[in-house]
Amino acid sequence: MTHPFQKRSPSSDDLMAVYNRLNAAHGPLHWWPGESAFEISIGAILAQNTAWRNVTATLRNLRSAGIWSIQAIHRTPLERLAETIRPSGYFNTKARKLKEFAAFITGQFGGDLDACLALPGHQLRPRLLTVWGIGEETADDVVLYAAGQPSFVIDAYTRRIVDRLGWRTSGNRYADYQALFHERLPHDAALFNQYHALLVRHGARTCRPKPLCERCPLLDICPTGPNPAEG
DNA sequence: TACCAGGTGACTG
DNA sequence: CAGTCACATGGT
Repeated sequence: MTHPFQKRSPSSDDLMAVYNRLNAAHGPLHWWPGESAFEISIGAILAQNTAWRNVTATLRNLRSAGIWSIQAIHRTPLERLAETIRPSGYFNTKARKLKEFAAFITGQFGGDLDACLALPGHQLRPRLLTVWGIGEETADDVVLYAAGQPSFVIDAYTRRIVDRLGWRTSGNRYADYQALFHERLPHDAALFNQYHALLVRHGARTCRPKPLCERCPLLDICPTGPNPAEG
């Protein structure tokens, strides 16, 4: 049991300094990996707590099975859908989630995904949250990466990096972490897109569960340091 | 071999 | 409201 460092509320400049460091290290990342709004939306569901590698295999399966539209998901039997998405893990649960999403778009937007995504973000997000299987992160993935509207995505990487940087949040909920970014950054979709992409890259390659601090571009401004007190 | 990966909903005290 | 659990495949 070592001393935990004192957390503090970061400034806008602190957030931009981290962004600029990571951006200099990695350059533009062109997120989300996926071409269409459809691919991005179902990819967001399939990626829940799952390695992205497994999602790409699943997207290939769906495409080659001809299950590549809201309508196709809507009419495909649950069991067949589940079998097709097996590589993404939680395949029974996720098959239901895909069906719920397709039923939502079909029932409330006549099957027109683009019509749904055309809603302003402050209306789109709560509508998405009514769908069984779409939680806050998945909703924000769709709002930011499929609809192109600024809603900052909070995932496990983001939480870990924020915690290690010693950035204090008002609580431990999704909204508390999101507020940290929303209150300090201009609400710009391109900025939110690239910032989150950088956090994912940094969290996956460097700020791992066992951090590789010797290669970290944030080392001199990170209180956790090369010998993390609490992991 | 455990652990981890771009979470969510159900349930409990 | 905060904590715990099930859900599941594939890579290291």
